[in-house]
Amino acid sequence: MTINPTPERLPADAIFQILRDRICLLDYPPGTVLRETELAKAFGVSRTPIRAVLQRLAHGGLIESRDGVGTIVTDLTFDEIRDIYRLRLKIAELIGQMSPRPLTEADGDAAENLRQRAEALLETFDITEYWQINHDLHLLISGVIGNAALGQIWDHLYFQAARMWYQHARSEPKNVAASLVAELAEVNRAIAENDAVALGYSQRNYIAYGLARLEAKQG
Amino acid sequence: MTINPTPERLPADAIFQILRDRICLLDYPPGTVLRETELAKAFGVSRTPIRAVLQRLAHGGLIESRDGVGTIVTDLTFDEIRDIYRLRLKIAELIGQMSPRPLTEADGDAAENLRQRAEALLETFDITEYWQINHDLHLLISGVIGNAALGQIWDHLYFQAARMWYQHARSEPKNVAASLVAELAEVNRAIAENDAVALGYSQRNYIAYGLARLEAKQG
DNA sequence: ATGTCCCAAGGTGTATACAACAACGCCATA
DNA sequence: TATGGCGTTGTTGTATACACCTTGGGACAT
Repeated sequence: MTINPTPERLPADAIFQILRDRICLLDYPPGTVLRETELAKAFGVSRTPIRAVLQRLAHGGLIESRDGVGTIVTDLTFDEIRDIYRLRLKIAELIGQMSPRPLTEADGDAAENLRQRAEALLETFDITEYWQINHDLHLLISGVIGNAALGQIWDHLYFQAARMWYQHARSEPKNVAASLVAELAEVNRAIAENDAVALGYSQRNYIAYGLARLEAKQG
Repeated sequence: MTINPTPERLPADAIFQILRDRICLLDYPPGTVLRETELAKAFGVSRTPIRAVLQRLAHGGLIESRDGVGTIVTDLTFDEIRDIYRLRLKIAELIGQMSPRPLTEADGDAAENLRQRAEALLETFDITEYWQINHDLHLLISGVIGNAALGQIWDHLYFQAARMWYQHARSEPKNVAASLVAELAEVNRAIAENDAVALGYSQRNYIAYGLARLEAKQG
């Protein structure tokens, strides 16, 4: 794997994000065993903060610790993935309804910036950049959600679904890049119109399109 | 407080449920500081498993740990409570839609049993029994939810909202007991009709009624 | 050859000592 | 009297040694 130029002592939050991203980007594919001692040495800390991070990841459904065996990256069945996607469809519809904060010009600028980055992917696709753009878009949307509890759920489901989607993205980079550009065009329009409800529904739609692709491949 | 006849060594899950229930039942009111050492001694374990439990509770939004200060039971503003309730309204509507499992006669028996227990509360109200009935009803509904991710969210939001509701229940025991009986009648009917959608909407309705009571009191 | 038992190895779970941090009171000083 | 600095105290965060659990392989009996 050789993803370890980090012998320095990192805070717990940073370690959490790194491990979460590695799982979502399939650097740690489902079934991978993560040994606490190994991670502790890699991040230059003891097992204690590592265990705290792993507990957070376990709560997020990304890993599972089994006594005497190891800490294993979860392997969701397609039925479970579909459940998560169907739920995300419904949650997305709520974004515009649950007291969103007003959209600003800064949101528009950020979205336009993302669109340009996405267009660059049409020529040369890079999975990490694709991840970053999606991640930034997700943060943008999260920032619009006024209802804190809804925001947490939105986050939760995003990271649970991410893995399956990036697996698909690797196999069809051209299509997913084009889809992302189109999605960001819709996002831009909704923001320009200051229409948070439209923003939510555009998310709903592109989640639905994604689910359709996954089901087509699975079937 | 004197809620400690448990010097025996309990598994982590049991400790989690006990602390969660104490917070929800306001044995630990908002603002209470929970000292890890104290809890460890009370449950006959070391700080380590206590910390694991507290991290779970923190993730559930019930407590907050601050370095050098203590672990404090969260004090939600009414705006946050309202956000949670409004979200629960929407989530309840999904229960019947997201592939629920078929309702059985055992479900009907369980609901009828709960209704009888609730009716007993009309004569002599007991907050702990009221909690237990609500809890068992919640478990019954959770069991109907086929979508695992939805079930988790349903759980999460229930325990976040519970505190505010039990505070209200203490101040108006007669009204809430009558409302619970009526709710269970609706639940019974929905189960008898084998109509999971109706079950979800009945939950939605009684959450809405509850929110209306809270807003009336707050205003 | 095969099935069973047992032990060794390596993992997570637990206990405990120590470090780091925040709040509070006290005292010196302007 | 007001105020700023500092040490004390109590808390959470971290490191580490140890206990317990699970798994796999090898020896032994059949």
